[in-house]
Amino acid sequence: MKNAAAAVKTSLLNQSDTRTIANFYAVQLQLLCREKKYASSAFALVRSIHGNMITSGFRPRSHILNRLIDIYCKNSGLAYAKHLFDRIPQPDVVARTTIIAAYSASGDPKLAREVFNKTPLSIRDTVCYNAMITGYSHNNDGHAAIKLFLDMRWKSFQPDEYTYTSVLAALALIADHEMHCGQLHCAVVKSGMASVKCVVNALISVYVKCASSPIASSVVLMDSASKLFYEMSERDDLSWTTIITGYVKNDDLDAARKVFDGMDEKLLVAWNAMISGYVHKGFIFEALDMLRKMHSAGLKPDEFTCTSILSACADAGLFLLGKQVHAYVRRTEEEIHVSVHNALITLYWKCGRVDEARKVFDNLAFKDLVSWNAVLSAYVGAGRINEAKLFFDEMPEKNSLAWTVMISGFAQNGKGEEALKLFNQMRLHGIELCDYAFAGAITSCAVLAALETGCQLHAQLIQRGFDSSLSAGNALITFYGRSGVIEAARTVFLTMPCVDLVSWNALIAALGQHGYGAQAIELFEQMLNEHITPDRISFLTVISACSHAGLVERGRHYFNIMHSVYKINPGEDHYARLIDLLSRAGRLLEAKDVIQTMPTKPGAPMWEALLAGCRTHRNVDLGVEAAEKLFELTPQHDGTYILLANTFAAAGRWDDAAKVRKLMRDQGVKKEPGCSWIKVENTVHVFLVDDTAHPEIQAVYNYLEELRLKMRKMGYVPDTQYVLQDMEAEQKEYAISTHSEKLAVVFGLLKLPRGATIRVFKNLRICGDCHNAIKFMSKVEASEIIVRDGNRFHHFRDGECSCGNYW
DNA sequence: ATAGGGTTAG
Repeated sequence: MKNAAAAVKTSLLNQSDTRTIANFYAVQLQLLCREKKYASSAFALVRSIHGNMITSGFRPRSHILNRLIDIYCKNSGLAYAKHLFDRIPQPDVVARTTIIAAYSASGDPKLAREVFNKTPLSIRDTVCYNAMITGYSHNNDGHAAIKLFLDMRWKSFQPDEYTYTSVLAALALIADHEMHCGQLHCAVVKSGMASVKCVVNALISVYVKCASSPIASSVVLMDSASKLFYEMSERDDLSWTTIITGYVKNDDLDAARKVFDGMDEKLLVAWNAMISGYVHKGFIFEALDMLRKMHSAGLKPDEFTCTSILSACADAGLFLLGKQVHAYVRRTEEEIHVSVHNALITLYWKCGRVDEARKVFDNLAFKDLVSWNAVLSAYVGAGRINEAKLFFDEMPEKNSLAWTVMISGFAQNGKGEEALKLFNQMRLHGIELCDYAFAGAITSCAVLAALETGCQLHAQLIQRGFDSSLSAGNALITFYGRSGVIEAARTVFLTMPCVDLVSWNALIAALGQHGYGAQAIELFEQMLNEHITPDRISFLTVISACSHAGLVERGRHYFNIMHSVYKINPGEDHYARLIDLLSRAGRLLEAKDVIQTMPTKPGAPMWEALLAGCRTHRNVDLGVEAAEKLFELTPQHDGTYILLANTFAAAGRWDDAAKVRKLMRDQGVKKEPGCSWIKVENTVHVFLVDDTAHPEIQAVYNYLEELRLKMRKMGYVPDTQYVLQDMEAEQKEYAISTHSEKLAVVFGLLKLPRGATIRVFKNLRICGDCHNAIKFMSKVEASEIIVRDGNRFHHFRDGECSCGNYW
């Protein structure tokens, strides 16, 4: 860019040097055209040249106009290009082809097709067809591209090597196994193009892309690609890079390296491909080693190299190294490419400097969509969800990724309703839904425990063919797991074409959370047998599975091997799980011992786990000790009061329990929302309060308010579990939580009269509750349970389940 | 005027 820009600038100053004005403009534009690299200054230069034309009253002829349109298209001036094009009375095929390519590049093949359709057959040519076919394949519509290719043949236009390369690219979008590739290969041979270099390159590229399909055997396909490569009589730069990147993309860095080492003159692109391969694999030091070797080979890192290295630094948390790369770029480059800036933004926020990331963004003269998305991810990644939403609303243009980041940001921060609302808006705006968007929406359903909505999304996912998506699959496992539909979670896991660590962790968690501790452990062991290395999340889930299943020794074992075998330092959360494991099993002194000997200062979660154990095992003294620590650490936390009061209540010390409640009120501690009330006669009504607008629920609300007032008069602070125990004494009214896990606990605690009916009125809630309902049916000795979800109901009687509609 | 390789946002 630099040279062309300088030349144009000089020629702008020396207008007198040029013979005719038209020639002068033509030269300027040609200079700009030569540099195809996209840069921020190019746009400003076209604007100024175009501006000069207008002010000097120059009326460009078609070839200059076409060139102007072309440059606008390539330098983010689509709107100007469109404006110019629309004012041409009878645009020639060159102008049309330019604008077709531009519309396609901007992601709008429909608009491109309109122009294409309006192009009379008499002026259409092969190039015009090529542009449209490429447009389709760039927009992932392989079928449309092939259809147009057939149409072209039908209308007797002669395809050339450009046509073949484009059509092969389109076919690569659809082909996904050996058979397809073989057929294609035959077709190319039949077409007589099999000796044309660029067509062979495209064919190699098809093999490579096919190899990364989850259902193909990548080794076989890569072998075919490599055979083609070595059989070529003459290889160009592209042939080399295609095969190298092919190996890189198919996770065979050694093979890639072998080909790379065989290159006489190593191209910058090839170096970059190797470096990015190492970066993606997390081999940061190999990547840096390559950078050094490349440097000694006399090649200067370009923006591709730098962005790769910066992104490696961001992932590895190598902030200082990243800064050095930045300093290097600043020293050597006159104009820093926007992608380098974007990688820098990511470096900052991933190293915990969100505000600095924002500052980099604010100072950018030229921002693209990726820059905006990087800042959006920064806010989301830091959990600063409100700022993220404000930023999201400010965005001048949002692509599917921006929507997706925002949706999953809401979901991950517990704002399921906002997430689903946004997902619907995304639909209404006609933004193309990708698998990640579905993953975000399904995660919100997991958060909201909205089983029905989640199932609908699952159906739509299958309809759209996203069911092979890793991220969507993982979201589904988590969703079904949280909803208690373990079989569905398992089915998703088993039918996924490929799974990763997240999938394993999600299924282990699902099993562990719902009382299938032994199965969770079995799965964890199976994962180890398949040589998949567990991460810190895996240990969190497997230890808590042990905890729920009461498998203390097994849990301790996992805690120990985490560091001794897998070199993962246990974090606070792991200690909290270990203490929970011991406390639940009643080994309270051991738990206390762990707290006192752990390497860091024990935080609130450890003491809370101990206190919960004290409540269950009725150890008042130790409970009080733990509670005192908690009052110091988190004085305003309602959970401590509730747990302590329960500890007293469990030990039958009702007066002390009442004192704790009074203390809580005196300290001005507010209880968190999320629980509702039930009334027991012979029937238990469980009203879940998510949908307060529902008339039935509203009526109950009023009743509950009355109840609360009454209780306050009696000196109680109404709350979830300890009120339950108090009320139990009266055998009349119960408090209950809406949370499915707590609901299970409460069902377990209730001592209902034999033969009682439990009616669970639910809205927006889950079958997980049904699942718990069945599980605890024996405990509550109820003969039937009716779970209602809006108009639907599930009816359990004597272990049988039926469901239907209420009206 | 059209194709084809390397980068950055989840």
